[in-house]
Amino acid sequence: MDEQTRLMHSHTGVGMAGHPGLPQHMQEGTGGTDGDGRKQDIGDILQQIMTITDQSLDEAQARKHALNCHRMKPALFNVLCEIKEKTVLSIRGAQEEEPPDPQLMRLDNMLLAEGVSGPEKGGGSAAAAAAAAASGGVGADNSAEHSDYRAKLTQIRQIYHTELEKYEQACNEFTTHVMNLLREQSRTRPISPKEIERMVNIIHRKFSSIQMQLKQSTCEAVMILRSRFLDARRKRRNFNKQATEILNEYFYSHLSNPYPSEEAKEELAKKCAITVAQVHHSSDLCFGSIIWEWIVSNWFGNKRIRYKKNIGKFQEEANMYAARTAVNAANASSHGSQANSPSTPNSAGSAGSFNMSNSGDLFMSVQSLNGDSYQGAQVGANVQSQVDTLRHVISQTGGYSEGLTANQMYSPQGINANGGWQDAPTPSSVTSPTEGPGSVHSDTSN
DNA sequence: CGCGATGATTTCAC
DNA sequence: GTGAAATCATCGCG
Repeated sequence: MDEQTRLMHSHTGVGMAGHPGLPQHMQEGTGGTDGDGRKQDIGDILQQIMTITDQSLDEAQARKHALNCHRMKPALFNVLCEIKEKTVLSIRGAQEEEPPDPQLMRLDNMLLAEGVSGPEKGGGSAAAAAAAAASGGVGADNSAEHSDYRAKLTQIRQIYHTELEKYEQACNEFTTHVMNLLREQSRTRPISPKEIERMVNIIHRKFSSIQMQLKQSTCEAVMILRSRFLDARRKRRNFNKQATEILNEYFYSHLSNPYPSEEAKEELAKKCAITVAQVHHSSDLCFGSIIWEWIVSNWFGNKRIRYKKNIGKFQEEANMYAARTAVNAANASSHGSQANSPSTPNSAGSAGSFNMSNSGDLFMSVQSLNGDSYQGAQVGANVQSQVDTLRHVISQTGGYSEGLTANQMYSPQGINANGGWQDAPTPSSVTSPTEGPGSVHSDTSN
């Protein structure tokens, strides 16, 4: 029988009698000055702890209780907590800084943009707006086409939210469970509130990483869905007639400067019923706002280049729109003003034409902001457009015999002599003998 | 299926 | 960054 066993046996009863489980010198609060005594006490405690499993449950409970109730316990607890804090936790604390994960932010943004994690339902506000716009404006076909997509998106959204909620709930449950556990344990081992808090953080981090996975797969799902339904970047869809007409109308009424301003583009996008839905269907990058002008820009880019390439081909179209706009203009401004002075087809010149048309753009956007009827905006379009169209009409009526001649008659006015939008970078190619481009070099005197 | 029309993208110059 | 020009890819019609 070694000494420890002997000690244990001898002390067990005594300890229980006084303040059970704790050495006598601590009970006295005097502090053991003799090393032997302290060593004995420690050994005693260790023995008690080690034998605790051998004891009956009641016995163990009683001992536990006794330990908890000991008056030195809080102090001891604090000291131990402190020590623990300084050793173990400080190591862990170093890596506690939580930088806002850019990846997570990206995912969040995307989910938000896709309307998955957005405020309210219906497959996302963007899609909803698209649907609304589509039904109101151009494409009933679009809304029909997208309903499937939207349904699927809603499905994804629902799953996402359900899962998210589930995770949230599980996280909370687990957290409270762990917290309770730790609190309970803190009665018997040194666990500071700070540590509990830390543990909670760790749990949350774990769960948020799970959430991130959820978000990631949701994003993937949306991407796949999108690529299947909407993406098809090159899968173009012709604009409907109305949209084309509106764009054409603007184009031909701003022939001298067919570069719509941002505002004008936006207005065109809206008014001309190039709906959000169309925007979505035709672009894969961002559901955001920029695209509105984007499509219009595309259209104008194509239009400019193709018009310029072959003016003859667009002659008829130009006439039509010019006439139409002219009629509108005439109706609108019966008094005419200087718009009715088409006697100076060339007089506008480069600078003049630019300025005028710019003001025209501005005017139009203002118009459409105030009065909202599309007709009104068109009619009130601007002075320059009237000038343009009237000039056009006049030049047409003046001498329209055949495509080429018409071009030559036509070119100088709308397109202007110099500084216009056409005769820019490649004069040589532009002045090629045949057709449209040839007209550009504007030597009307010939 | 061929072909022109046309929307979108890429390339290039400024 | 913006627009022109070239090019791609699809649509729609005969």
